[in-house]
Amino acid sequence: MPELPEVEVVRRGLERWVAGRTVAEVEVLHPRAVRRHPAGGVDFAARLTGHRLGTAMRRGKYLWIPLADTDSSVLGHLGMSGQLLVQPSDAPDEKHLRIRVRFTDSDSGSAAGAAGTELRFVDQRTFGGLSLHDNTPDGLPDVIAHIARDPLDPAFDDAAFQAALRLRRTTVKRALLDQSLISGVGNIYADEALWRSKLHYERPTATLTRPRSAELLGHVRDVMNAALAAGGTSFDSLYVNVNGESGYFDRSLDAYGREDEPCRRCGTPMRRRPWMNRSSYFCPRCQRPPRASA
DNA sequence: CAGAAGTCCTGGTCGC
DNA sequence: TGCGACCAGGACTTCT
Repeated sequence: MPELPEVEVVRRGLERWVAGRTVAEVEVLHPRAVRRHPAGGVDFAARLTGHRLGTAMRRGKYLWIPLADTDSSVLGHLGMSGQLLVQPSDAPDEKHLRIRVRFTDSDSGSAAGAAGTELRFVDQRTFGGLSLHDNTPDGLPDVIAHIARDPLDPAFDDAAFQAALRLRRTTVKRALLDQSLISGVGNIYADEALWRSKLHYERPTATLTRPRSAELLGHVRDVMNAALAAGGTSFDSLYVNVNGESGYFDRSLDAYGREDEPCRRCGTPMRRRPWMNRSSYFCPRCQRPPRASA
Protein backbone atom coordinates (compact mmCIF):
# COMPACT_ATOMS: atom_id res chain seq x y z
CA MET A 1 0.00 0.00 0.00
CA PRO A 2 2.50 2.60 -1.07
CA GLU A 3 1.40 6.14 -0.34
CA LEU A 4 2.95 9.31 -1.63
CA PRO A 5 6.09 9.29 0.54
CA GLU A 6 6.91 5.76 -0.55
CA VAL A 7 6.37 6.71 -4.18
CA GLU A 8 8.74 9.63 -3.75
CA VAL A 9 11.37 7.28 -2.39
CA VAL A 10 10.91 5.15 -5.50
CA ARG A 11 11.22 8.22 -7.70
CA ARG A 12 14.54 9.10 -6.11
CA GLY A 13 15.71 5.57 -6.68
CA LEU A 14 14.79 5.73 -10.34
CA GLU A 15 16.56 9.05 -10.67
CA ARG A 16 19.66 7.56 -9.20
CA TRP A 17 19.71 4.17 -10.89
CA VAL A 18 18.05 4.36 -14.29
CA ALA A 19 18.24 7.99 -15.47
CA GLY A 20 20.43 8.28 -18.55
CA ARG A 21 20.35 4.57 -19.38
CA THR A 22 19.18 3.30 -22.74
CA VAL A 23 16.52 0.61 -23.06
CA ALA A 24 17.74 -2.50 -24.82
CA GLU A 25 14.76 -4.80 -24.37
CA VAL A 26 11.38 -4.89 -22.62
CA GLU A 27 9.53 -8.01 -21.55
CA VAL A 28 5.86 -7.75 -20.65
CA LEU A 29 5.02 -10.85 -18.63
CA HIS A 30 1.43 -10.02 -17.71
CA PRO A 31 -1.01 -8.13 -19.95
CA ARG A 32 -2.80 -6.52 -17.04
CA ALA A 33 0.36 -4.67 -16.06
CA VAL A 34 0.11 -2.66 -19.29
CA ARG A 35 -3.68 -2.39 -19.47
CA ARG A 36 -3.43 1.40 -19.46
CA HIS A 37 -1.35 1.17 -22.60
CA PRO A 38 -4.13 0.79 -25.15
CA ALA A 39 -1.93 -0.55 -27.94
CA GLY A 40 -0.84 -3.48 -25.81
CA GLY A 41 2.34 -5.02 -24.48
CA VAL A 42 4.07 -5.62 -27.79
CA ASP A 43 3.62 -1.98 -28.77
CA PHE A 44 4.74 -0.84 -25.32
CA ALA A 45 7.94 -2.82 -25.59
CA ALA A 46 8.66 -1.71 -29.13
CA ARG A 47 8.14 1.97 -28.42
CA LEU A 48 10.40 1.91 -25.38
CA THR A 49 13.27 0.03 -26.92
CA GLY A 50 16.24 2.11 -28.04
CA HIS A 51 15.30 5.19 -26.04
CA ARG A 52 17.29 6.80 -23.29
CA LEU A 53 15.45 7.47 -20.03
CA GLY A 54 15.29 10.91 -18.46
CA THR A 55 14.78 11.94 -14.85
CA ALA A 56 11.80 10.39 -13.07
CA MET A 57 9.03 12.78 -12.07
CA ARG A 58 6.12 12.38 -9.68
CA ARG A 59 2.68 13.84 -9.09
CA GLY A 60 0.65 12.34 -6.30
CA LYS A 61 1.18 8.61 -6.58
CA TYR A 62 1.96 8.70 -10.29
CA LEU A 63 5.51 8.36 -11.53
CA TRP A 64 6.74 9.03 -15.02
CA ILE A 65 10.05 8.87 -16.85
CA PRO A 66 10.44 11.05 -19.94
CA LEU A 67 11.96 9.37 -22.99
CA ALA A 68 14.85 11.52 -24.15
CA ASP A 69 14.40 13.18 -27.53
CA THR A 70 10.66 12.48 -27.60
CA ASP A 71 7.52 14.15 -26.27
CA SER A 72 6.41 11.01 -24.47
CA SER A 73 6.91 9.37 -21.11
CA VAL A 74 6.64 6.02 -19.42
CA LEU A 75 3.93 6.41 -16.81
CA GLY A 76 3.75 4.20 -13.77
CA HIS A 77 1.42 3.62 -10.87
CA LEU A 78 2.20 1.13 -8.11
CA GLY A 79 -1.41 0.49 -7.15
CA MET A 80 -1.65 -1.42 -3.90
CA SER A 81 1.15 -3.90 -4.18
CA GLY A 82 3.44 -2.69 -6.96
CA GLN A 83 7.20 -2.36 -6.69
CA LEU A 84 9.82 -0.99 -9.03
CA LEU A 85 13.07 -2.79 -8.34
CA VAL A 86 16.55 -2.32 -9.71
CA GLN A 87 17.98 -5.80 -9.60
CA PRO A 88 21.14 -7.50 -10.77
CA SER A 89 20.37 -9.00 -14.16
CA ASP A 90 21.18 -12.46 -12.92
CA ALA A 91 18.91 -12.27 -9.86
CA PRO A 92 16.10 -14.84 -9.96
CA ASP A 93 12.73 -13.60 -11.18
CA GLU A 94 10.31 -12.51 -8.50
CA LYS A 95 7.11 -14.55 -8.22
CA HIS A 96 4.97 -11.67 -9.39
CA LEU A 97 7.36 -10.14 -11.92
CA ARG A 98 5.20 -8.40 -14.54
CA ILE A 99 7.57 -6.29 -16.62
CA ARG A 100 11.34 -6.39 -17.15
CA VAL A 101 13.36 -3.58 -18.70
CA ARG A 102 16.90 -4.42 -19.79
CA PHE A 103 19.37 -1.70 -20.57
CA THR A 104 22.22 -1.55 -23.01
CA ASP A 105 24.57 -1.76 -20.02
CA SER A 106 22.56 -4.38 -18.15
CA ASP A 107 25.02 -7.13 -18.95
CA SER A 108 28.15 -5.22 -18.03
CA GLY A 109 28.87 -7.59 -15.21
CA SER A 110 30.75 -6.40 -12.20
CA ALA A 111 31.22 -2.77 -13.15
CA ALA A 112 30.44 -0.36 -10.35
CA GLY A 113 27.12 1.50 -10.17
CA ALA A 114 24.01 0.71 -12.12
CA ALA A 115 25.66 -1.36 -14.87
CA GLY A 116 24.71 -4.99 -14.63
CA THR A 117 21.23 -4.20 -13.34
CA GLU A 118 17.78 -4.15 -14.85
CA LEU A 119 14.49 -2.53 -13.89
CA ARG A 120 11.63 -4.76 -12.78
CA PHE A 121 7.98 -4.07 -12.14
CA VAL A 122 6.68 -6.56 -9.60
CA ASP A 123 3.03 -6.51 -8.57
CA GLN A 124 1.04 -9.19 -6.81
CA ARG A 125 -2.45 -7.77 -7.22
CA THR A 126 -1.88 -6.01 -10.52
CA PHE A 127 -3.70 -2.84 -9.63
CA GLY A 128 -0.66 -0.95 -10.81
CA GLY A 129 1.03 -0.86 -14.17
CA LEU A 130 3.15 0.92 -16.77
CA SER A 131 2.09 2.65 -19.97
CA LEU A 132 3.43 5.08 -22.56
CA HIS A 133 1.80 8.43 -23.28
CA ASP A 134 2.32 11.71 -25.09
CA ASN A 135 3.21 14.63 -22.88
CA THR A 136 1.19 17.80 -22.50
CA PRO A 137 3.04 21.08 -23.13
CA ASP A 138 3.79 21.06 -19.39
CA GLY A 139 5.69 17.81 -19.76
CA LEU A 140 2.98 15.81 -18.00
CA PRO A 141 1.63 12.57 -19.48
CA ASP A 142 -1.68 13.55 -21.05
CA VAL A 143 -3.73 10.94 -19.22
CA ILE A 144 -2.90 12.44 -15.82
CA ALA A 145 -3.55 16.05 -16.75
CA HIS A 146 -6.61 15.98 -14.48
CA ILE A 147 -4.61 14.93 -11.42
CA ALA A 148 -4.19 17.81 -9.00
CA ARG A 149 -0.84 18.77 -7.57
CA ASP A 150 0.05 17.08 -4.31
CA PRO A 151 0.72 18.90 -1.04
CA LEU A 152 4.47 18.33 -1.25
CA ASP A 153 4.60 20.07 -4.64
CA PRO A 154 6.14 23.55 -4.21
CA ALA A 155 3.54 24.87 -6.65
CA PHE A 156 0.59 23.53 -4.64
CA ASP A 157 -1.79 26.45 -4.05
CA ASP A 158 -2.95 26.30 -0.44
CA ALA A 159 -5.47 29.13 -0.72
CA ALA A 160 -7.03 27.70 -3.87
CA PHE A 161 -7.30 24.28 -2.27
CA GLN A 162 -9.01 25.65 0.81
CA ALA A 163 -11.44 27.66 -1.29
CA ALA A 164 -12.26 24.66 -3.49
CA LEU A 165 -12.68 22.46 -0.44
CA ARG A 166 -15.32 24.70 1.04
CA LEU A 167 -17.22 24.87 -2.24
CA ARG A 168 -17.56 21.11 -2.43
CA ARG A 169 -20.84 19.58 -1.40
CA THR A 170 -19.38 16.47 0.09
CA THR A 171 -17.71 15.17 3.23
CA VAL A 172 -14.15 15.84 4.22
CA LYS A 173 -12.65 12.39 3.74
CA ARG A 174 -14.15 12.00 0.30
CA ALA A 175 -12.64 15.34 -0.60
CA LEU A 176 -9.20 14.33 0.66
CA LEU A 177 -9.31 11.27 -1.60
CA ASP A 178 -10.51 13.23 -4.64
CA GLN A 179 -7.49 13.30 -6.94
CA SER A 180 -8.80 16.25 -8.90
CA LEU A 181 -8.75 18.38 -5.73
CA ILE A 182 -5.59 17.16 -4.04
CA SER A 183 -3.51 14.16 -5.03
CA GLY A 184 -1.45 11.63 -3.17
CA VAL A 185 -3.68 11.21 -0.11
CA GLY A 186 -4.77 7.62 0.45
CA ASN A 187 -7.00 6.00 3.02
CA ILE A 188 -4.28 5.67 5.63
CA TYR A 189 -3.01 9.23 5.60
CA ALA A 190 -6.51 10.62 5.32
CA ASP A 191 -7.40 8.96 8.61
CA GLU A 192 -4.14 10.13 10.18
CA ALA A 193 -4.62 13.74 9.12
CA LEU A 194 -8.26 13.76 10.26
CA TRP A 195 -7.26 12.37 13.66
CA ARG A 196 -4.61 15.04 14.08
CA SER A 197 -7.16 17.66 13.06
CA LYS A 198 -9.83 16.23 15.39
CA LEU A 199 -12.23 16.04 12.48
CA HIS A 200 -14.77 13.29 11.86
CA TYR A 201 -14.54 11.76 8.38
CA GLU A 202 -18.15 12.61 7.58
CA ARG A 203 -17.80 16.28 8.39
CA PRO A 204 -19.28 18.29 5.49
CA THR A 205 -16.55 20.26 3.75
CA ALA A 206 -18.79 23.31 3.56
CA THR A 207 -18.73 23.62 7.37
CA LEU A 208 -14.95 23.91 7.61
CA THR A 209 -13.75 27.34 8.55
CA ARG A 210 -10.68 28.75 6.89
CA PRO A 211 -8.47 28.07 9.94
CA ARG A 212 -9.78 24.52 10.19
CA SER A 213 -9.09 23.76 6.53
CA ALA A 214 -5.63 25.30 6.86
CA GLU A 215 -4.94 23.14 9.89
CA LEU A 216 -6.14 20.03 8.05
CA LEU A 217 -3.89 20.72 5.09
CA GLY A 218 -1.00 21.31 7.45
CA HIS A 219 -1.56 17.94 9.08
CA VAL A 220 -1.73 16.19 5.71
CA ARG A 221 1.66 17.69 4.91
CA ASP A 222 3.10 16.83 8.30
CA VAL A 223 2.07 13.19 8.05
CA MET A 224 3.59 12.89 4.59
CA ASN A 225 6.81 14.66 5.50
CA ALA A 226 7.26 12.51 8.59
CA ALA A 227 6.87 9.34 6.54
CA LEU A 228 9.21 10.66 3.89
CA ALA A 229 11.84 11.44 6.49
CA ALA A 230 11.48 7.94 7.94
CA GLY A 231 11.52 6.11 4.62
CA GLY A 232 13.92 8.26 2.71
CA THR A 233 17.00 6.94 4.40
CA SER A 234 16.24 3.26 3.94
CA PHE A 235 16.92 3.49 0.28
CA ASP A 236 20.64 3.86 0.13
CA SER A 237 21.07 0.55 -1.62
CA LEU A 238 20.84 -1.01 -4.99
CA TYR A 239 17.17 -1.67 -4.62
CA VAL A 240 14.36 0.66 -5.53
CA ASN A 241 12.17 -0.63 -2.80
CA VAL A 242 8.68 0.38 -1.94
CA ASN A 243 7.24 -2.42 0.10
CA GLY A 244 6.88 -2.92 3.82
CA GLU A 245 10.50 -3.68 4.48
CA SER A 246 11.56 -0.18 3.57
CA GLY A 247 10.25 1.19 6.83
CA TYR A 248 6.76 1.88 5.64
CA PHE A 249 5.11 -0.11 8.40
CA ASP A 250 7.60 1.08 10.96
CA ARG A 251 6.21 4.56 11.04
CA SER A 252 3.87 5.17 13.90
CA LEU A 253 0.23 5.47 13.02
CA ASP A 254 -2.15 7.24 15.39
CA ALA A 255 -5.44 6.22 13.81
CA TYR A 256 -5.26 3.72 10.96
CA GLY A 257 -5.55 0.11 12.05
CA ARG A 258 -5.95 0.95 15.76
CA GLU A 259 -9.49 -0.33 16.38
CA ASP A 260 -10.13 -0.88 20.13
CA GLU A 261 -6.71 0.53 21.00
CA PRO A 262 -6.62 3.65 23.18
CA CYS A 263 -6.57 7.01 21.47
CA ARG A 264 -3.10 8.47 21.94
CA ARG A 265 -4.65 11.78 22.98
CA CYS A 266 -7.50 10.86 25.32
CA GLY A 267 -7.32 7.11 25.86
CA THR A 268 -10.80 6.38 24.48
CA PRO A 269 -10.90 3.14 22.45
CA MET A 270 -10.56 3.89 18.77
CA ARG A 271 -13.30 2.77 16.41
CA ARG A 272 -13.48 1.39 12.92
CA ARG A 273 -16.41 2.02 10.62
CA PRO A 274 -17.11 0.58 7.16
CA TRP A 275 -16.74 3.36 4.66
CA MET A 276 -16.88 3.15 0.87
CA ASN A 277 -15.89 -0.54 0.89
CA ARG A 278 -12.98 0.43 3.12
CA SER A 279 -12.55 1.36 6.74
CA SER A 280 -12.35 4.61 8.60
CA TYR A 281 -10.56 4.70 11.93
CA PHE A 282 -11.29 7.48 14.37
CA CYS A 283 -11.54 8.45 18.03
CA PRO A 284 -15.21 8.75 19.01
CA ARG A 285 -14.35 11.38 21.60
CA CYS A 286 -11.80 13.56 19.80
CA GLN A 287 -13.53 13.30 16.42
CA ARG A 288 -17.20 13.90 17.04
CA PRO A 289 -19.59 13.11 14.19
CA PRO A 290 -21.37 16.07 12.63
CA ARG A 291 -24.73 16.76 14.27
CA ALA A 292 -26.89 16.37 11.18
CA SER A 293 -25.06 13.26 10.08
CA ALA A 294 -27.34 10.65 8.54
C1' DC B 1 -22.60 18.08 -14.12
C1' DA B 2 -21.31 16.83 -9.45
C1' DG B 3 -21.21 13.37 -6.46
C1' DA B 4 -21.81 8.59 -5.19
C1' DA B 5 -21.53 3.82 -6.05
C1' DG B 6 -19.63 -0.11 -8.52
C1' DT B 7 -15.57 -2.46 -10.35
C1' DC B 8 -11.10 -4.59 -10.87
C1' DC B 9 -7.51 -8.28 -8.57
C1' DT B 10 -5.01 -11.78 -5.54
C1' DG B 11 -3.35 -13.71 -1.35
C1' DG B 12 -3.71 -13.84 3.54
C1' DT B 13 -6.77 -14.75 7.34
C1' DC B 14 -10.69 -16.41 9.75
C1' DG B 15 -14.67 -19.31 10.91
C1' DC B 16 -17.11 -23.46 10.45
C1' DT C 1 -7.91 -30.16 7.16
C1' DG C 2 -10.57 -27.96 3.53
C1' DC C 3 -13.21 -24.61 1.80
C1' DG C 4 -15.61 -20.49 1.24
C1' DA C 5 -16.31 -15.72 2.79
C1' DC C 6 -14.16 -11.69 3.63
C1' DC C 7 -10.75 -8.00 3.51
C1' DA C 8 -7.17 -4.76 1.70
C1' DG C 9 -7.86 -0.13 -1.61
C1' DG C 10 -6.42 3.64 -5.90
C1' DA C 11 -8.54 5.20 -9.58
C1' DC C 12 -11.32 4.38 -13.39
C1' DT C 13 -16.17 3.52 -15.09
C1' DT C 14 -20.96 3.72 -14.54
C1' DC C 15 -24.93 5.34 -12.15
C1' DT C 16 -28.20 8.81 -10.33
